[in-house]
Amino acid sequence: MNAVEIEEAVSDLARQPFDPQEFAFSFLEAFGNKPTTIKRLREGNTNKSTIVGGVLQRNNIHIVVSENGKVEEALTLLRETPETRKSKAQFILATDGQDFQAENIISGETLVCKYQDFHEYFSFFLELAGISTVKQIRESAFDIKATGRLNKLYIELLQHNPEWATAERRPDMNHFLARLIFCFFAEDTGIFQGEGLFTLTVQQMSMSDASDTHEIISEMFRAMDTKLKDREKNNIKAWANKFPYVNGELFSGSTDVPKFTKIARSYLIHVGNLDWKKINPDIFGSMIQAVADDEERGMLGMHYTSVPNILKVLNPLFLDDLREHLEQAGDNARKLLNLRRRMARIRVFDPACGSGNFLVIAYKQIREIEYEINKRRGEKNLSSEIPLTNFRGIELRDFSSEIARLALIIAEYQCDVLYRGNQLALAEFLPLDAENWITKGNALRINWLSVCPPTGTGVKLHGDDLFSSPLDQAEIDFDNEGGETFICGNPPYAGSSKQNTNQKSDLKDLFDPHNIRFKNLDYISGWFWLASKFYEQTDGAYAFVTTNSICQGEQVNILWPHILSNNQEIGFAHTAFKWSNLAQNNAGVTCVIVGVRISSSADKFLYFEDSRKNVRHINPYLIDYRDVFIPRYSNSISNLPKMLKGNQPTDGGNLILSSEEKRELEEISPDSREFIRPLFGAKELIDGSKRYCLWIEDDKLQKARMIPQIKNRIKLVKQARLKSSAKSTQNKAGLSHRFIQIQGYGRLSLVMPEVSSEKREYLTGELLGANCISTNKLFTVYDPEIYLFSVCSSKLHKTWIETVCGKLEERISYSNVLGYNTFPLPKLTEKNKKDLTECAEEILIARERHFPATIADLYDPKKMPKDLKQAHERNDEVLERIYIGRRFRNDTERLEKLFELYTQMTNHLKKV
DNA sequence: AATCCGACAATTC
DNA sequence: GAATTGTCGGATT
Repeated sequence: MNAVEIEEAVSDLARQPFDPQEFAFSFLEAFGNKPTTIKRLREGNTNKSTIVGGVLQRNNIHIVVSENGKVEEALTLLRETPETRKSKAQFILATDGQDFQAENIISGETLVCKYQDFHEYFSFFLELAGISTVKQIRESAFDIKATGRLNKLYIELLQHNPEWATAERRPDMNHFLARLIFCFFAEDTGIFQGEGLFTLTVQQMSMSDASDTHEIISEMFRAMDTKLKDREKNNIKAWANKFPYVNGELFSGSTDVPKFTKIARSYLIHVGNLDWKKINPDIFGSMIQAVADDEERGMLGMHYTSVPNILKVLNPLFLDDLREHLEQAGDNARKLLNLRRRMARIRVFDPACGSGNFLVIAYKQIREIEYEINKRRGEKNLSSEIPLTNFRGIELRDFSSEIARLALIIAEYQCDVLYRGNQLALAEFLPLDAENWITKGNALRINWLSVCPPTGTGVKLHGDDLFSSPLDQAEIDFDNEGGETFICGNPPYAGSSKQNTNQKSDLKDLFDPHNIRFKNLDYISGWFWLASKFYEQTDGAYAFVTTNSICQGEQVNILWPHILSNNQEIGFAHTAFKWSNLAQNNAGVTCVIVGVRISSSADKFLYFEDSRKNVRHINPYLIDYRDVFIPRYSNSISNLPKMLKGNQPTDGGNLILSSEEKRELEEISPDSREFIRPLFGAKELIDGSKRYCLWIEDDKLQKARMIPQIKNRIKLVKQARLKSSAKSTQNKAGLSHRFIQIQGYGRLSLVMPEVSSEKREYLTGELLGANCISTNKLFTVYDPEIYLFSVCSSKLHKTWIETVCGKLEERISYSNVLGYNTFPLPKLTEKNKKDLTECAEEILIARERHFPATIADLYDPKKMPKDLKQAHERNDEVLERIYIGRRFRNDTERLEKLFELYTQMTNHLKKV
């Protein structure tokens, strides 16, 4: 269950009459416990409570229903009962149906309320449902509630107004919902005269069968679009006249409203009765996005950026600098004024703004700084000089773009209340500014200068002007104002093979004219490209949260030379962190944050999880070293023997046999032995698991097909290949008795796993004997000299691979062309080779000594055996002496030497 | 003809 | 259920 579902279940429970017998079980059920779990508790099997009528669920909660008026005592009893502690209950809860008290034993927080109100505090208990309540989700209890209610309303309305669900009319539906949210907010904050005016009017004026609800609402909308002086002329009904003139495009256009059902009407009243003052524009938009987005429904804002992550972008991008200036200004009125003027001209532009998180947070942070300035200048009541129109965005999805605008409006109002008081906030709020700087459209198809022109005087684009040509240089007055523009955001990621045709063509149109090999780039690189272009024209800097893959492997050499050649540099970067937000199913991706600016001598910072380092330079691999771009090499620059990829089956699993399947097949048909070989991928290598494959030479095909089981498997391979979306695979359907790609086999081979854990101290290569087949999960050197094993097992090699190759999240991803072929190794003497061979043998012997321990066992960083560790140390020592005559002090030193050597060696190559 | 990558995916603890 | 850690094969060069 997600938070919205839990909220609904808890609210349902609270509405029902109190049942002392059932309460504890119903409560647990509302928090997502399965019926079987409840049943076992009810039967007492898992109920650890020793209190009469108590229910104690291990690791979770101890609940008791007390006698009337004895709640306080009951809670004390719960707290003091030894079982509570023994069963590690996190919560205790007591109620008599009147009063309700609970305590989070771990944090010490307590909850005391009336029974009928406890559903308001459902977020207090969210950990019961396995939802880790970071402080934020507690604070967004309202947003969760509102999202759930609005979702119900939205679905009900769409169901009964199917024409509103069509692609054509969805925007109207979304606009309608945005208007509703505005009204709910306005009626609870005094923007409308009279508490709950909107909801109350619906309730009182429309018939309870809902037949005219849409007309009533429509009339109110019409009023809000009509200036007071024009109302009589336009026959605004008297009861609607109580609504102020709002407009600001929010109420202009069609006042059409979908027809309501009785249920929809009651949903609307229900939502309206929530206390919308509590809306949190930071997060609300992201949650509410799920309401209208079919794809995101159920995911609940899987891809919205959490506030801490937004600040990781905004702080180093420009907020830290503003705060520093504030610090320096002290109480100097002049300096403070200058800072305020500067801030009033700062534009924040998010070209993938979703529901506006980055913009809202940026706005609120700037307002906070402005307030401090005004306080120091003794101008507390001064109205803000930060124009909302300086916060601009582009968003593809219609609903999100509506919400982004609304979120900004709400944020502005809330800031005014916070810093200037209710009265002043109200006095200046309406009518809304008619300008809307959230553009709906495809950011990769819009000229960013037209959304965010350097002068602030440019024209706004509407959705239908998307494919505009670049603005004429003459239209842009560069000397004007000199305000800065900061671009930020979390644009969409899509790996090269995961992009749809539209996304592909977006990139094609951007990159093809510049001969950039866009087909291997992640979709997000379009944003980096356009942002870099943007700053050819204007001052400022940009930073995005991005998948780490654009700072790794081959993408570095495709994308970054073009960005950094623009007299631009990476000003700050945040190294890899796992994506996470409050959604229950977090997207599986590892992110980095990269900030790019016009080259300058200002400080550069590399941020790590909980520290930052002032560095000389940040290169696109996000390390402190000068820019190096490593391309693919088809041969080793150090003249090492050719390393090939293993054999790729693409067989739908039909050429591969488990131990079990192998045994069965051999039992049924002993002749099949001839065609079965051990198969090695990374897993088999590392975990020591066993797999086998059918390996049938072309000239043995006839014989193999005599065995019915094999014949059948070959048929299944063919079927699987024909089903593939790749032409090349379909074409090989005829050769279904063998792997789709055959690189080599049957000799002694050195193999390196393609993907392996980053936790091990060394890469775990291995020597495989004859007859073994390696899959495409292993890279292979056939008939290697043994010293090569020493090289590939060294710390130097691991450091290089981990730096220049791609990654799967944080996993190390080996590559022959990017890593092995580019690995710089000094020319080895015969003596060197002999020494290294001895080291290699020592490692192999050490592994052997611990038979049958697997590689995974042996290289577990906590359990690595001493002798194996020593063998590796020795190996590193011998190899590193060849490089610099001593051991390297650390990985930084290793990398510097490797990069230096790489540069030398490849320069030499070019000369040849 | 050969390889990089995955807003991952399957398995384990 | 979250922690761990590498499959599989498409798309591209």
